Amino acid sequence: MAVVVLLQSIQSITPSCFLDVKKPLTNRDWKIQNLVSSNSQSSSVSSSSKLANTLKVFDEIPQSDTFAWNNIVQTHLTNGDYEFAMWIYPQMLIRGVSPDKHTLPRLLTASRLSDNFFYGKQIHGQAFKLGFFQERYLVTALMALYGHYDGAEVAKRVFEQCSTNRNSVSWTMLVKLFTTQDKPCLAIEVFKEMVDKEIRVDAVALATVLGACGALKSLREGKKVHDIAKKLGLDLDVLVANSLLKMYMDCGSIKGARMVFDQMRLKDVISWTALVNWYVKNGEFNEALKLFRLMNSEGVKPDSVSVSGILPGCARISAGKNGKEIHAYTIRNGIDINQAVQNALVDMYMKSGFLESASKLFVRMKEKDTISLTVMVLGYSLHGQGEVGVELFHKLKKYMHTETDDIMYDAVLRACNTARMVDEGKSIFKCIREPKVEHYALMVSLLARAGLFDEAKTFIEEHHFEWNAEVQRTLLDGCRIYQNKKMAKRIVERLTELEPLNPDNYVLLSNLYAVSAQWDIVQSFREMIRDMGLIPKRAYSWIEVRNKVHVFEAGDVSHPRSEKLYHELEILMNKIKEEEGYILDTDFSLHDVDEERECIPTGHSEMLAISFGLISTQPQTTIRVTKNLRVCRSCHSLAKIISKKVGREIILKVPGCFHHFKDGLCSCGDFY
DNA sequence: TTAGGGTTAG
Repeated sequence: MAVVVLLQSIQSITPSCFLDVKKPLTNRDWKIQNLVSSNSQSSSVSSSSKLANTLKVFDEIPQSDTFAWNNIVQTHLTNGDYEFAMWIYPQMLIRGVSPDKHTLPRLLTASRLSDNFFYGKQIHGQAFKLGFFQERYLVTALMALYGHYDGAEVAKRVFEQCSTNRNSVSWTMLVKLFTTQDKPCLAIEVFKEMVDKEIRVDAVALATVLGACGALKSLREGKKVHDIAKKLGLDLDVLVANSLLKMYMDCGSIKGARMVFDQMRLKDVISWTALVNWYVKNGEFNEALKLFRLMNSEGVKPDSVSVSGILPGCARISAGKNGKEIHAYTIRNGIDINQAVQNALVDMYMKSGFLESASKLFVRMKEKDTISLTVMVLGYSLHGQGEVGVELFHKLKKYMHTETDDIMYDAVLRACNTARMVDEGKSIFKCIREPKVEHYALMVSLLARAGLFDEAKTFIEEHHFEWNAEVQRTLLDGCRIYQNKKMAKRIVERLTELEPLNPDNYVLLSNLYAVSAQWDIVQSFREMIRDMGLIPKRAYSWIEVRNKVHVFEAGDVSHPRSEKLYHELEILMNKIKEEEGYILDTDFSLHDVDEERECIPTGHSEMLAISFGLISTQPQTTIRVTKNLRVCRSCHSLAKIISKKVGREIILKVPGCFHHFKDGLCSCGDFY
């Protein structure tokens, strides 16, 4: 009977579905189809012959050789075949083989890792019946099982019931369970008790409790553990040192982390990766890249984790060269097949402006998960193709076995925003079980960008976001697009109340008065901003030409080729004026950069970077420029005309969006 | 022959 129950509790795996196309394909259908189809290929291999062979092998093992059976279970456990490892046990029982103290802990682990609590409880019963329940390894496996399903307190009861066979491992297990279950204080308490009771503290115990200190963000507790590690002579142990590194970072002390890192005699790939990732996460991309290169030169080879960590940094700086170099590295070292690496590569290409490269990589991916899809939906949205993103989401999510999460919904709502798909956005929003502030903000943005200001206001009032800066700013963006100055003024005034130290709000407010030529008020705002010691953002644009990044400010004459650059721009402008009858747009209402308002549009940083691109690169090649602030209307119009006049595509990356200027048009449809 | 640990992608 026990065998039957055990067999029943092992679930079968259902094969994946295939995409079915019945109607003729449009161009966009074809594009989506290509993106989807590579995910729906499944390899269905007949297993009957394999099973027959396996059973034959089982029949040949002598009944007395439990050791051999344990090894088979262990092999499958190590390979991640948990279901198979569990299936072996009834096969043992059928053949009259007796399990020993080595068998059951492995099965408990398999049940936990395959998410089969019922099976685990059956094994617990078997252990009790066979008299193994006080065995050291079994107790630890039971703690892990019950700790996982019923919580750390239940694991603690299992631990307490076993008074004789506790050791460093079971104590550490308790510390770990409390940490992972958001109870770092209790985890630290357990560790202190462990020290008081003079249980042997080893490197793993130290690493585990340091995780608790980091989770608690308690530098005080972390330093105490650091002292214990020093006393035990374990502070330079690579596991302990890496855990110390992480603890200092989690507690916000990069100084402490650098100190540990610099003292380490042996740094492994984890030490380097941890530090590199800290710089990426804190926006210091150049420092991160510098360290990444240093890691290579010190002979430590980046692995899939290191690469996945540095790629978001490459995506954030304009030089796409670094990302491509790392892509080549992943191919050379065979880590380009790793899922996280592939997702990070697709994301890097999308965010570096290489939409085609990103799509090609995505199509080639054998497995696609929620992150892959999110990256693509967000990417299409960034490049002004929101409708492609929304369609891809609908078609591909059917084949995903995971639920749509918050970040995914965020990406889809952004895509709806770009495509101005109001009804679609509303229906997506209804699917979100517990919307976050950013989802509400995206809904307000969707309504405001469609000019539905009354509906946006009602939505804000219904959900009580009247005093939320993030939500109000999205409403303001809609006002900017529709030149709704009256509402914009009210919002900006509210924003300055909500965020008195944000200089951007005062610049916006000052610009609103500039529109109506109230220069005395404008002047007083400028003085106020200066007196408060606040620094408004300056506008910069940069372009990479022959592996060198060239940076421009508004009215910049510092570049060695400035003279040539301005001269060519003037010739081009005259041509455009003569042939196209173009008149410069000088309306700077709701424009947020002072220095640009004071300068003629052809002197704006993005125009200088574009002009430099035109004189420094081969005809017909794409010009890629990045700007730290959004593009003004006159530069946008000019860039469109230039793209047509010179027959080149110009890709301008601004925060949150890419403008692809081609043949006199822009991918954003002039809606920005 | 077995357990507890440090770095990753939207």
